[in-house]
Amino acid sequence: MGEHPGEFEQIVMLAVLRLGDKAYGVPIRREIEKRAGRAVTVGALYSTLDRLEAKGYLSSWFADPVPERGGRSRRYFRVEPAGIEALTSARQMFDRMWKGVRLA
Amino acid sequence: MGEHPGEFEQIVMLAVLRLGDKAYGVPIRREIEKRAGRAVTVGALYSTLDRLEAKGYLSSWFADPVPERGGRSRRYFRVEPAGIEALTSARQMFDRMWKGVRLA
DNA sequence: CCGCATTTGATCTACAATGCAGAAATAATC
DNA sequence: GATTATTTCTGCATTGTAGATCAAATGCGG
Repeated sequence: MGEHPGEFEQIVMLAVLRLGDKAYGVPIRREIEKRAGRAVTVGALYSTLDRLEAKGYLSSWFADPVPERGGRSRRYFRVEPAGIEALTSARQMFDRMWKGVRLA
Repeated sequence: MGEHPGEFEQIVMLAVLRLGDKAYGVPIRREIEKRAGRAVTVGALYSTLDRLEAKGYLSSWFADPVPERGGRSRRYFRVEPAGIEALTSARQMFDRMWKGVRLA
């Protein structure tokens, strides 16, 4: 069982958090590319989302399709309490590791 | 080629940085267990150190053995500029991702 | 209107990189 | 030779990444 969330997993959860009720695949991906400044392939994103859900860090559900071109039904995501907890403890851990470190 | 350093890799580099000229296997491990609050097996640590060195983020050299019981020669580590750069850019990226995120 | 190109979105498959564990090896002192 | 400190080795688990494929909706030419 994975204890610590990996770096990319954290990034994904943060993007979901920020997007709130607009968090589904496409915007999540855009958000990460914009904020984190790194390219994200669809495959990388969804497999990570699936793994996070399997761990209970995220939950997801399908919404009714929207009446737009290509308006297939979207899978929305929400960060669960366990995910919040994992995020904040990872952050605190990094703060402790950085504290007092002077760069060369 | 690994582009982004993983989470544990960052932790290890931070421990090496903090320890300065006292950074070899045993204290690095102790430092991580103490600050990060998580158990670290020897294997996990050295394989990570090796990978970081292979990427040019760390360098290492062997010092003369110390005159102590079991005083085998120690392998010391130093964080290279590329490592510093990787650390700071990872941190900035996380800051951007966290910025403005409200929990629950 | 029928059928197909187009669009948005999600899933699948395969592989690479990183994380983790514990046993074994090495070299020194007692 | 037993003990101690330290590093190396081997194997497997988890996480990261890529790109092709599948799915379902609308738009449009005929």
